[in-house]
Amino acid sequence: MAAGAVSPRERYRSQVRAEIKARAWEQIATAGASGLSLNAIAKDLGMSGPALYRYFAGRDDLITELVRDAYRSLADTFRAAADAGSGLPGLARALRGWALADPQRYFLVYGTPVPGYRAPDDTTAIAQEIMATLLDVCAADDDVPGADDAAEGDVPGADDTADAKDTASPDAFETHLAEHRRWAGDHPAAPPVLRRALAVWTRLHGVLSLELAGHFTGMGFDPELLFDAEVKGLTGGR
Amino acid sequence: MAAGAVSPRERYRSQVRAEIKARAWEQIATAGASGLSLNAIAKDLGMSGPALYRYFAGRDDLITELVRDAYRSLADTFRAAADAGSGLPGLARALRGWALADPQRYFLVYGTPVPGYRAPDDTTAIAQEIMATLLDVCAADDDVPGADDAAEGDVPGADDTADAKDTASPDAFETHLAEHRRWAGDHPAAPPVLRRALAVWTRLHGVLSLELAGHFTGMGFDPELLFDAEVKGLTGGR
DNA sequence: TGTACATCAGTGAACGCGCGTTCACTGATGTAC
DNA sequence: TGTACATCAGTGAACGCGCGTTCACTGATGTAC
Repeated sequence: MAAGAVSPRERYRSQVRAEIKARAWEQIATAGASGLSLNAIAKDLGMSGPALYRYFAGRDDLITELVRDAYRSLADTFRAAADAGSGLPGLARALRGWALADPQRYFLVYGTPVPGYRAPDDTTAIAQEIMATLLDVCAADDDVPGADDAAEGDVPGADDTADAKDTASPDAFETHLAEHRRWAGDHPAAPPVLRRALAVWTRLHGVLSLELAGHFTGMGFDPELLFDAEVKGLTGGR
Repeated sequence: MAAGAVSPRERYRSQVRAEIKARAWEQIATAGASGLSLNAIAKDLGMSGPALYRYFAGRDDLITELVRDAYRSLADTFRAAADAGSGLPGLARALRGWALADPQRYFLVYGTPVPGYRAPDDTTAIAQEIMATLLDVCAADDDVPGADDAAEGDVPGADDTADAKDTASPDAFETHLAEHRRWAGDHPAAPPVLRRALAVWTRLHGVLSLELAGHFTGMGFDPELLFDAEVKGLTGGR
């Protein structure tokens, strides 16, 4: 057997693992994460409950894996959108598409935290990867031709609307960010870019989470248009 | 007995009801809404489980009541902040204070929706009340002295940053809003104000929900400063 | 003021349920000689 | 190629738990005459 090749048993093993996860996602989509039941998954798969313990150490272990997969999936989606070269609007569209594809997956990452539960440690690494991609796109968006009339890297409307004279002077928060950039890792982004990346992140999650939670239903307007308008505000109309 | 006066029995009844709810909130704060248990509440209160059925029709009924109270509490907080006359920044501070005081209460309203559950009908009325207060403040913020150099009621950085010439022309979303303002009830706010109120709502929830869910912990910066910066962006630096 | 009755808060036992998890065991699939 | 052994997926029974909810009943508190 060649090195690195998987034995039939291992192949089968990972297939079953994948099937268990697939059913778990179905259950989460139907009843939320709190309604996830090992026995119900086993029943779905036509096997007995204890059989699942061959594949996962327990319920918590399975959920942890799902959380990890959700983070991974978002990080990959972000990376792909960034590489596609459609800039910040493209990244925003990708995020919304990812969220709408499976709202409960979104909520597993960004939704109500369960007071006791702690996300697995390696998710913080993936979270940093996500922020790094976002910083890449925000930095690149700065150097785009046609952006010369807005303050470079500035958050539109952050500080410079009232006294529009000194658009180049950083606001208080940017100064704070310059000294508290642990989350940015070793990314060389300047403070205004850091600040903008944070704004993109929080604002998009603002519209998205309210939309996904159904707070716009019955309000009358089209959620997509609100999202697009918010993205437009972030890119300064470009 | 004077008309409208409450009998001792009724008085006692509402006291116990209040105590049950108080324990329920404690439980939610500790274990989340999904961990709320009638029997555990009864135990906390030193009475047997079935006794609670004298006060609430069942678990769902109790949760519904809590959701209602949470909405009511936020609406009152908003109203008080608006009446205090500290404008949009004051309203934003009030929202953050309310959320931080009991994160799980915030999540009961704005957090991950339970796929099956539908909020009681009268909460939509309270939700509209909240939006009305927000619209009031946004409209008043428009007429404040010193706001003459920014486009009135405009969302800073929404549309007019790139081509700053025609700041008075409404963007596409504002036109859409002008025709889809069901959520605003009979509030006389102009489209730019509507648009700004939505931006305030979504952006504040963006920063807040991420902060409350713990997504800023370990990133290094101070969440409050990010929140303040976002508020500043919303008011155009005023 | 005293008696007869109605109201209603709270109890304890019980029901049925589904959950996560353990354990000893069977039987098929793979490996070593 | 054939035999002996090890690995390991999956089963069925069982444990203990806590849940929401029902039911018949007790005992205290209120009301009516």
